[in-house]
Amino acid sequence: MGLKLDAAYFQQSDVVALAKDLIGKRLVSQIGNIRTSGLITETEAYRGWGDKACHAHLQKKTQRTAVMYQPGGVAYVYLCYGIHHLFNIVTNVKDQADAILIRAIQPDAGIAAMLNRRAKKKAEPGLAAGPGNLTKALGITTKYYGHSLEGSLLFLEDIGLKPDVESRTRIGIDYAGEDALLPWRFVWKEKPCVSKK
DNA sequence: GACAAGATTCGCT
DNA sequence: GCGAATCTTGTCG
Repeated sequence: MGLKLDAAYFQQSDVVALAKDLIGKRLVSQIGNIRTSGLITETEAYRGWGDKACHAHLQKKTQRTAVMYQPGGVAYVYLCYGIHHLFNIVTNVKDQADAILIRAIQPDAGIAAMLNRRAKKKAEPGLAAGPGNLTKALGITTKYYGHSLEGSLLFLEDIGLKPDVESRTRIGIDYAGEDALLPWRFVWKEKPCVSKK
């Protein structure tokens, strides 16, 4: 078992550094009485201030982004393309709309449940790789929008790993113009990563 | 109240 | 490599 990350950890002010630090942490979900978990292998940072790719940029406050203004340590889950749930971790203090998108994990517990949720039979590298696949494997839905990461259903653990991290440009946000070029995506070296593009 | 677009994925050409 | 699937959210009338 690792050390559970608390709100103080998520309330650090540098969301980019935090996104990098999350690589190698363990993401645990205890949903439907099934415990599934995996090590985070890819993240992306989104900053509320000065980042056009963020849903809450320029202090834009809507029903969907409201939770991003909460103090760090809660989940921001939303539906994309009407099909995929995307899981983010809200960071920084109140009114700083920063968040980190978890793009991929390497499953390490509850793999059978993940296979079941994804309707697959054999374990494969892409089981929980990709923001949409990841939430499906872990059973995360919009039901967990605004859910605290200090609870027992959904949380993160530091298991003492210090992986080699590589920074890349973000993906799938071409509409953000020049901000799409920021090197705010972080991947775990020598792990199979997510990007298809 | 209607319409366009999206932090994606999968299947087919 | 390209396009469909699919529905919530935000913007406009």
